[in-house]
Amino acid sequence: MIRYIISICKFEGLLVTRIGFEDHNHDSCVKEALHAAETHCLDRKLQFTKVRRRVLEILLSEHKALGAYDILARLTDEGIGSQPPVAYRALDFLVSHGFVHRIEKMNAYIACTLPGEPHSPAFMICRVCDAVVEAQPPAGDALNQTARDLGFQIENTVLEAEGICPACADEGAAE
Amino acid sequence: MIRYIISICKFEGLLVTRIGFEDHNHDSCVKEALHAAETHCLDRKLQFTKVRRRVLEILLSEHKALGAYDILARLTDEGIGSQPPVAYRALDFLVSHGFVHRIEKMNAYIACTLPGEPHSPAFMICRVCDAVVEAQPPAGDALNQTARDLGFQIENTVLEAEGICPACADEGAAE
DNA sequence: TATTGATATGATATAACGTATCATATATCG
DNA sequence: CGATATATGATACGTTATATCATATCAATA
Repeated sequence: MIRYIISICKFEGLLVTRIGFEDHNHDSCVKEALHAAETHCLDRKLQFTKVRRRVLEILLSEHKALGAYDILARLTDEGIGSQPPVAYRALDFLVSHGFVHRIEKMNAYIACTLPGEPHSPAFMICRVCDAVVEAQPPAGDALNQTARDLGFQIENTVLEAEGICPACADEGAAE
Repeated sequence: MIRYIISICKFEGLLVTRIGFEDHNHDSCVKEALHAAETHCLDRKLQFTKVRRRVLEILLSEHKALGAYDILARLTDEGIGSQPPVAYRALDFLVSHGFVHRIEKMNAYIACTLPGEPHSPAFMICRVCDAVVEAQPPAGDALNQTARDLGFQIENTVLEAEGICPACADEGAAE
C-alpha cells in the first residue's frame, strides 16, 4: 500500500512531514504515486495525459488541498493551458477515476491516499491550519444504515469534519 | 416534535407531499415552524427580523434546497432587499442558529427538520429529482471514532450522500 | 496506412456563488 | 434619552465553475 504525504501543517520550515496527524519523514511518495497512477491508467486504457499527470503531481507534491485556480495558476506558469476548463477537466478526470478527492467544504482538491481501491473516505479538516487528512471510516456506518431505512440508494458520499488538528490544539494549549 | 415537509420530488402537480421519502400529506408545518423559530429567538433575544423570517418561510414553503440567488430573486420580487449580502446575511443567521442547513454538495440551503435541538444531520440527495432529505444518524458514528483515533477535535460535520431516491428508482424500474 | 469515431485540448465567453466595505438605520439597554 | 450593538442598504469586487464551438490527438480497424 502506498501512503502519501498528507499534510505538513505548521512544520513547513522544519522538513517534517506528516501522515495523518502524526509527524513523519519521507520523500519518494510522489514518484511512486505517479507511477502507480500511470500503470492504473494503462491497464484500463485511460489516457494519462500531460495535463492530468501534472495536476496529480502538483496535488501530490503540495500534499494539501488546493483550489482549481491555484492549480490553474501553476499550469499557466508552466505554459500548460491557461484557462479554467483546463484545470477543471483534469480534476474531473482525476476525481472520477479516484486519484483525487474533492473537499466540498473547501471547494478544493486533494490527492487520494488510497488510489485504485474503492473506498468512501472521510476528511478531517483543521480550521486553523487547513490541513486535510483522509481517513477510511469502517463500512456499514450510520449513513448506510439510514439509507437502507429510507430506501435510498447511495452512489457516493461526502463525509467531512471540521475542527482542530492535534498540532493546532497543542499550540492553542501552549499559549 | 415538529416535522416539516421535506421534499415533493416528482409529485408537485399532485398535491402530494412527502416526509422523508414516504408519501405524506399536510399543510400547517410552515406556520408552526415559523412560530417555533420566533419563540426560540425571543427566548434567546435574537432578532427574528423581516428578512430572516421571510427567508426561513421561503425555505419552509419550498421544502427543498434552494440556492442563495434563488432566495434573493424571491426577495427582490417582493421588494425586500435586492443585493446578494441580504440573502447571505439572512442565511448565515439561520444556519448559525440551526434553523437552516447548508448542503455543501449543492451550494444550497434547506430548512432544518429538527430546529432548536443540537444535532449532526445527514442528507440524502437524489441526483435525479434533487430531493434532499435530512436524516439523524445515530451518535457515536464512524467519523467520531476516526477523529478520536487521530486526536482530532470535531466541531462540525458534513454528511451528505448522493444517489437515487425511492420514487426515482421506481420510475427508472418502470421504464 | 488511411479512415473514422472517440477522446482530449484550445479558446472565448459567461454563469453561478460569495464577500469586503462603508454608510445608514434600527434595536437594546443602562 | 443617549450610547452601544446589531442589522440593513448599496456598491463593488472576488472566487468558483460551466457552456460552447473549434481544433487536435488518439485508438481501432478496414
